Amino acid sequence: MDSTTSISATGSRFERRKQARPGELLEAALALFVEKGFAATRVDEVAARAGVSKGTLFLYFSTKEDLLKAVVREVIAGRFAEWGRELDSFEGSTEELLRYCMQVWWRRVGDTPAAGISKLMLCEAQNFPELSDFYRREVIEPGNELVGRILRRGVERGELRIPEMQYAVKLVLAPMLFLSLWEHAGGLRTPQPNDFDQQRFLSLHVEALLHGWRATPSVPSPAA
Amino acid sequence: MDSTTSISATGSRFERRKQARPGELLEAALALFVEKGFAATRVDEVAARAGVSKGTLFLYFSTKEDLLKAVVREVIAGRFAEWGRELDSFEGSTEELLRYCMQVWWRRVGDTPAAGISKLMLCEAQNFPELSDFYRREVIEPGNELVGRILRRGVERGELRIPEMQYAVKLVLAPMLFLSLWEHAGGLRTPQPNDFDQQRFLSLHVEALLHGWRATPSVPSPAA
Amino acid sequence: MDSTTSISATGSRFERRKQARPGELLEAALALFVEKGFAATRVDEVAARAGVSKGTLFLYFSTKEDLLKAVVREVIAGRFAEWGRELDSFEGSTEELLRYCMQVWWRRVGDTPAAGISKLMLCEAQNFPELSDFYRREVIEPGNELVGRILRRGVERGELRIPEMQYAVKLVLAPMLFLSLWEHAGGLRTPQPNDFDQQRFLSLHVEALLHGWRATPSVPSPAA
Amino acid sequence: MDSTTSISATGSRFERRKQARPGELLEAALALFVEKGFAATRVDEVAARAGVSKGTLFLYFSTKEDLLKAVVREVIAGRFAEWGRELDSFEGSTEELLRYCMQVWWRRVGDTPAAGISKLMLCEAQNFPELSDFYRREVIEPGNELVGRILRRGVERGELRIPEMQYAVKLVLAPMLFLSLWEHAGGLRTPQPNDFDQQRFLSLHVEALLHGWRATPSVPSPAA
DNA sequence: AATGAATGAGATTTCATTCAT
DNA sequence: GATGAATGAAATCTCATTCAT
Repeated sequence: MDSTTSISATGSRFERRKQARPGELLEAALALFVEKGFAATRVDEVAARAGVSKGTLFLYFSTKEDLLKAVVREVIAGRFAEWGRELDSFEGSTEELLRYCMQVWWRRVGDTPAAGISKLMLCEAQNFPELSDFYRREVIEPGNELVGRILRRGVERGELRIPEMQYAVKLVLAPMLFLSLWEHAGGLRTPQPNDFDQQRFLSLHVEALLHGWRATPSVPSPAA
Repeated sequence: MDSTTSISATGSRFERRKQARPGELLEAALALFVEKGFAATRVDEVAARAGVSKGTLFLYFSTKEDLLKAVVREVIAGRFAEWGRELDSFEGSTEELLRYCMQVWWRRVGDTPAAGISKLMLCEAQNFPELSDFYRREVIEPGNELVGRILRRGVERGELRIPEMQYAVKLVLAPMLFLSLWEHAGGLRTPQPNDFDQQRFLSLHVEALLHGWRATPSVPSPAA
Repeated sequence: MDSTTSISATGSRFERRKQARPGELLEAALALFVEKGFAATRVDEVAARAGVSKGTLFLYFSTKEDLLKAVVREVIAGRFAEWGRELDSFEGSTEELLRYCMQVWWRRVGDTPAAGISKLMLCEAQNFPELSDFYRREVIEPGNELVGRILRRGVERGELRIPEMQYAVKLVLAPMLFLSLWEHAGGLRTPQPNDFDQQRFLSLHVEALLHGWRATPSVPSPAA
Repeated sequence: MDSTTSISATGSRFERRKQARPGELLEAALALFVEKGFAATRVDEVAARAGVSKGTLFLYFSTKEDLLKAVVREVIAGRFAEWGRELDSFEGSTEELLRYCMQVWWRRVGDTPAAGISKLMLCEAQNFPELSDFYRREVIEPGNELVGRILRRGVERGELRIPEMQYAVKLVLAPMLFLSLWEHAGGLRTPQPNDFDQQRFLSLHVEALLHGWRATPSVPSPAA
């Protein structure tokens, strides 16, 4: 019932590298869970991919579900703290901040196996309520909050005019979720050649939103 | 040991029309697959929810996977033919058409258990390539095509100016997918009270996009 | 538990033809049991081949096992009585009688689907002790007895000299069983062209045995 | 609930040599398949008889059918190579060789659980064509070939005169098959006390055949 | 700490048998 | 009598988990 995944009990996430086992297992599990889904991934496979025996896996994670939790926690860990700091220290206009955030997100998350976690959580949420709660608390709500802060910054600085903040936040996030899922949708993706540039997609979306949110649309966009 | 729902007040358990069985099973399967995912749903549960025994299910669907296929096909069947006709006979402006389509989609699909199919397919795509192909052919590509036709209509009638159609189509669809998934995300959804109106969300999104696509930004938009 | 197969309760086996159902079912069952074995034959198949529904089959035979019993009984019924009479009225030498019996057996049994019953019984004997007892009493023991009578006839008439009767009987029967089984051995039979003549095989065998049994072998074989 | 055979007196259930498992399972499967037939034997039974759990069986044999194949192969493995060599190095007359082979066969096969395989194959041939092919190639055809070689040896050395070799081979084999089957015919065997000596049966049969095949019946055999 | 053989609960699927019509 | 939809016990096979070494 209770997990054994408190790897970070004594030290930082760098200390853990000393005994690389858990890390390799988490990596393997992440890849396989994302690739095949939780139910369709056998623990033997995870162990094999990590180069250890099945028994060893259970030395570190008492349960397959426990392994999933650890994977999710690992991928998530401390991401938002970091981003929060970056946001606070950003100097430019809010428009620029928003664009910047999107591009950074794409490089650090969207274009990363970590994005598969979003899909994984979406698929497994019903089956693991406890884990869902964790993910909501640690990812979804902070994510919403982060975007909310950015938008409020724009409003407070007189740059943006956003009447219904609740919708605005989701309008910003929707295309990000879209990309996260689409990149891991396997056989569903129509074989787009390579003329689809995700960053461009995000840019176009942001620009469309900003179009309607600019406080003084007359004196156009930023700079001059 | 214990028998099924005792509807035997007036008659036997044969009273229910036999032809209805497959439908009832599909309905039960749809609900459970959407609620718990394919792997986590046991066929006994589906049968029980449909008020029949496990064996009966296999009378109509030779395999659990077969049942999934049938569910997907059932929900999809002929949806796009209908919509194509509506689109062709629409008289108003393309802006109006786009708004209309979104609202109609929400009422006929998004706000319906059928929307859960999108999520289901997203989750199970890897495991059932054949089914994925079907869904892509029958839903995703026609969906893209439909939106593409609407946008091209606007361009051809001189109402819209859309330079990069490939992105435009996905910009339109992203929030719809977002809603479909979000409504079935279970424990991931932060318990929004009732102040979130999905139709409003879709409207805001469409307006933002149209803002940038209107052919005669003469008066408004940025610069001059 | 108890069987319902006493078709011959009131009348002869000809009366039964009036309602042909049971007969058609028995015929179908014989063919399928012989072709695929008891366990691998589904009752649906039997019913289908007989042109009736599964339910109907159970109207006549309370159990699949019961059906098997009826098939065996049907094929066996009264065969030995008939043969016993033929034997008693045979006029020629015992050598001729033996040859005659073999040829007749081949035409009436060996070359008939009924021969498949031997194989069937051999295969299913362990699983149905009661049926085995029946078959032993009704077929094997009478068969041994019949051959025994023939051989004893030869001894008594001074035609044959057979020291160990118990072995002699089985020596006569072995090639008959061999043929019965071989003809129904499916994929085991090496695809002999058509240069194997079962009657010749039986003849050669009988002659070999007679060779050693003739009381006055000097005055060679028959005719002259 | 209840655990397996409590051999835990001295040690654990791991004490048994792990390599022995497949062998023990094959032994158990052979016994049960021969005793009850393939279809009527449940894999749990096999496992139980081998002193392991159901799951363990599937660790070594991926399928029940696979287990059957392995049993057949195991029993067959390399038997004919050995015999071929013996035959080549035999020094005596062909008569003696034939008698010798029969007796050896009885001791090494006929009077062994391995003889049950013949019956098993006969019964299951229809259901497992691939396995039938194997058995035909590995047992039936080599067996025929072996007997053929013996008989041809006699002919070539001027000891025997055999006009129709195809029948001759089968005449030799028929009583062997007869015994193989009869010994495993369960309830079909009339409870012969112990006055039936299989070796004697085989001898009598061989002598009868040789009677007719001897090249120089001039002096010996019947009459004088 | 690491292994991997062993386990057994649980899931899907089959099919003889029942029974309302 | 005949039907065929419905049943549910039973069988195979999977795989997370355990544990002696």
